[in-house]
Amino acid sequence: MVTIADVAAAAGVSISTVSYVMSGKRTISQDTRERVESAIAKLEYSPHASARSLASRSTNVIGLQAPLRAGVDVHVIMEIVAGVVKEARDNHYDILLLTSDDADGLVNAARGSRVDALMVMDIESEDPRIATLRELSTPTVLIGLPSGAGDLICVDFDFEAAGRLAAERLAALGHTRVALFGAPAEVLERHTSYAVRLNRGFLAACEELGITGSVHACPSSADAVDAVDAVLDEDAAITGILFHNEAALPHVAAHVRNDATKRDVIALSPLQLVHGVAGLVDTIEVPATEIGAAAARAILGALEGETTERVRLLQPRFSGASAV
Amino acid sequence: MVTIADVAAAAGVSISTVSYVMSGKRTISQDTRERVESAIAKLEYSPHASARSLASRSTNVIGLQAPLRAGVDVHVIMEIVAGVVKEARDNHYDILLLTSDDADGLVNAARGSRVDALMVMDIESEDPRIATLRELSTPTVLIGLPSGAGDLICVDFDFEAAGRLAAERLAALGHTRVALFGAPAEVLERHTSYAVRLNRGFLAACEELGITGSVHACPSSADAVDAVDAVLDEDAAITGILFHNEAALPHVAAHVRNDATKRDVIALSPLQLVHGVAGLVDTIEVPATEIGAAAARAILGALEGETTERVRLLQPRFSGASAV
DNA sequence: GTGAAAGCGCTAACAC
DNA sequence: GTGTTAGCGCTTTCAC
Repeated sequence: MVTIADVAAAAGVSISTVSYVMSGKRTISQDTRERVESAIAKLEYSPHASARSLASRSTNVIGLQAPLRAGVDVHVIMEIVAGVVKEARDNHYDILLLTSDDADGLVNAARGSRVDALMVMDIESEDPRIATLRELSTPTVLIGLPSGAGDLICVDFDFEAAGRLAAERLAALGHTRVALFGAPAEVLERHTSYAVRLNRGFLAACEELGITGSVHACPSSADAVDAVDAVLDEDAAITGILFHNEAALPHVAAHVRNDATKRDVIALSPLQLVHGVAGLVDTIEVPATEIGAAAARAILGALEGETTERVRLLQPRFSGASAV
Repeated sequence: MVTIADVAAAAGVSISTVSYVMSGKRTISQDTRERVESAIAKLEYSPHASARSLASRSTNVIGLQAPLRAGVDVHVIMEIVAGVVKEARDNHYDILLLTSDDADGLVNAARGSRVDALMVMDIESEDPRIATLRELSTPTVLIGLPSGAGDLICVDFDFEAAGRLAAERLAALGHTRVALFGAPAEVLERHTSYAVRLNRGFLAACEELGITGSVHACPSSADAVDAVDAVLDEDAAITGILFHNEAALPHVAAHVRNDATKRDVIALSPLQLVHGVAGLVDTIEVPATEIGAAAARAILGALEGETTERVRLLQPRFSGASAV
């Protein structure tokens, strides 16, 4: 293993000089800098991460608690994580995947100085982790928007606005009886933040618009077809649909295409997943990668001591992607 | 921040005693142990991870390079990662998500002592990372089976055997013209390990069985329907199908169900994803979680100095899940 | 513009 | 069964 002492010896300088060349916290003569840098390159030196964080009291690692729970759409999760990872990498931060779903995992990572900051996904409206996080002093960003977040930073897509937007569009298309098919039952039962907000926005807008709206859980499998049919059979007056379940969409879309009745379906989904899906009036994009990137930027900003907005919600818009 | 010295003072012992209580590497009197443990609990002490790894020369972190590349099925990836994470957590290891797709990311993590071991996914048959990994001296496990792995540990599902198994089943069902619809074109073009092996097993078995087999790329979107139709239109004699594209399956299955022609379709997929999908003769399970867990066990074993088998391939079998 | 040296919080000899 | 202490490889004062 090559250490800073090896580099210093090879360059004929002291170890502190090597350190300062790397950090740029001191002015170094052109000559010295070049000798040190070529020694680093020649020896393939890479500083020992633990030694560095012990001395500098910072790890350049962000702890990420990503959901491996039932019901959440893995594709969306992965896109968000990809956004986080890319933004973190570009700023020389690594991501530590926390291997526990509860508050303990977060506390341990923070207490053991494993991470500089925490990022928590799959937030519920009344999330039990929040109380713990608030008294942790470790900078934290939630991807979601729970109640009682205190001054924890929150970043997410504005699902409430998306619900309103969809309702308005359906109303404008002339529908007076509309339905939202959304997350599977287990996600709703947990009061997952995004589902709660989507429902709220959709129903509130329906009421304001004077149309009848309803929300329904939707399984994330082929069973979705039967679930949707059951609802539509019972209330055939439903002609406008907002569909927010990425995994179920392919099943249902293929079904709808073969359906005689003429209904308007709006999808709420990352664009990539609706590609080629037939029978949609339009799509509201869930900008998953951008959510992750925004969350990462927020936490990096906080680590730099920036005081930014505490809540950042990405605004919805129609993509115009009305397939086939 | 509470340190080991605080605990030692509170318990009235030396810091080494505290350390030994935690590691169990020394016999401690019942009395002392209790005093130390209650001091730890009372102070909510958690050892500084970097200090520990600097002194112990091990991080208890496994670096994971997971693919964020085009074409790979995120659902399968996530399940594998979940398997890795669970197994790692149960053995007190954390997972560092490497934020770069290339060999450099691996080298940096290893050189900087950020990780004790590396796990690499999305392996290509002739993977450019392998040469680098082989001379790295950091224990490494590949999820895949490339050529020239040297003594790098390889863990994966036996896709070649799965291809054979499916061909045999289709032949037994009386089909003489069979097709494999598999990964999207970009995955095949990279010569991704699993796709190459699946194709090889399928075609080899067909030849041995004296039936005609062909393999076809399949887009992972709704476009899959058209792609499949194009092939079947051109060669209507194809009556047996092996389908290995989780994202496309819902689209195609719904389509097949409405298809007049009677074809037998075998799916190769995690069981969860075929739930409720109609029209399948049978399913060969891709045990994604188990792949991840096996990979984790392999790397943990290697870190303990165990000498296990260098290649471990999980064997395929039919699940009997012939839906609807 | 550069060096020397005191820690950072822990582990693991080495003592008794 | 327990304590003392020399590092682990860095960052960052302090000194010149």
